[in-house]
Amino acid sequence: MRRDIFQAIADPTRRSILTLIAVQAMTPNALAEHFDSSRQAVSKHLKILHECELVSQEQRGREVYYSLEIDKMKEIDAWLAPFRQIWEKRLDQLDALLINLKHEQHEK
Amino acid sequence: MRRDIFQAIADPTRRSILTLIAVQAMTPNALAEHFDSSRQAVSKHLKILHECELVSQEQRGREVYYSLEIDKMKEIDAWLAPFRQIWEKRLDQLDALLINLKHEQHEK
DNA sequence: TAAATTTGCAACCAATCGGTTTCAAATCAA
DNA sequence: TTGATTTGAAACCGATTGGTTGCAAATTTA
Repeated sequence: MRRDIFQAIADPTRRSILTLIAVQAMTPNALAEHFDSSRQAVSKHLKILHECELVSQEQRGREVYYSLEIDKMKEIDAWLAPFRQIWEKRLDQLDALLINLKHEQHEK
Repeated sequence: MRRDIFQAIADPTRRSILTLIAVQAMTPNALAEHFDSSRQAVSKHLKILHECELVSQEQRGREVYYSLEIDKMKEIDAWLAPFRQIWEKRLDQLDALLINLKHEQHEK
């Protein structure tokens, strides 16, 4: 199965799971309470998130605690970086424009 | 059709399209040359990207130039922001740890 | 030990996805 | 005007998705 992080975060339930476990590790049962779908559905989402290493498991008795692998999230940030440069550049250009405008007003 | 940016960037071809038109506006034909799939397939990807406002169109004669809507990309960044805080915080904690270690060594 | 709880897996299903081919409309060039 | 080019839409297709139910294994509790 071809899994990548972008496909993983495409689903809104999976994005919510990531947000929830960012605060603290949770079990599938505890997570399922936050959604309308069944525990098994949540379990399948967790499997996908685990396959692309966005979450890690810790077995504790018969319970399994899932926590966020924050380093993997950085890969999304890395893809976004060049685009961020574009809007930051445009912001810089706007700044330059405003400074120019100020100068012009000063010269009046 | 339920379109959102996260579903839009889930497909690798669509991510490539965004990267290509970030440099300069391009027509569907020009874009299609960069991929193995047909022009019509690329056109369908462009339709999806347009539906969720990640790209804009500019008709010029019989050609249509597609360009990136950089502001929409910020929405991905906005979703990522709280997670970024987590890894920056952890980096801060590591910094603090290293500073502590330095102090200890100094006291020796 | 027996019953209850927690979890993951398999089988199934309707809907969606990404691709194709075909076709029609609009614009440009000869 | 006629033919070529560019584009988008429609119909179709196999694969994938996200959901369900049922079941089995492992662990905890009574």
